[in-house]
Amino acid sequence: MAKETKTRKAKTAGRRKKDPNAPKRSLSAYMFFANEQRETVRSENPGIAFGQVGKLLGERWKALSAKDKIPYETRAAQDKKRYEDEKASYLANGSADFEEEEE
DNA sequence: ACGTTGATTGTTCGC
DNA sequence: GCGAACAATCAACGT
Repeated sequence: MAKETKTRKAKTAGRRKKDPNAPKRSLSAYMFFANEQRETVRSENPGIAFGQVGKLLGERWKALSAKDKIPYETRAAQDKKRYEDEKASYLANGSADFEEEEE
């Protein structure tokens, strides 16, 4: 399987890119985890380079127990809900007969 | 219905 | 401002 690990861009057909409101996505647990760890990791490793932090961060992330990730997963789930709202509006407008541009 | 894929999210650092 | 490793994600499309 080819898993592109570098800014995977549209290529096949570009599906969601056609979204009128484009409700983006939500953050992942890692995003929240990074938000907290970034301070800790950098604090523990003064002058650490992104390459090291990034990798170290990933390792630490998995080093956590499922329950340890809870707070992050919880936030992720919350953010997802935020996305749901966007999607809701996006669908609402998309399903609506009239397309209005809020301006 | 199930599977694949693509798009996105945020951090750090350098230039 | 963006790109790239790091991980998650997950929703829509495809078959």
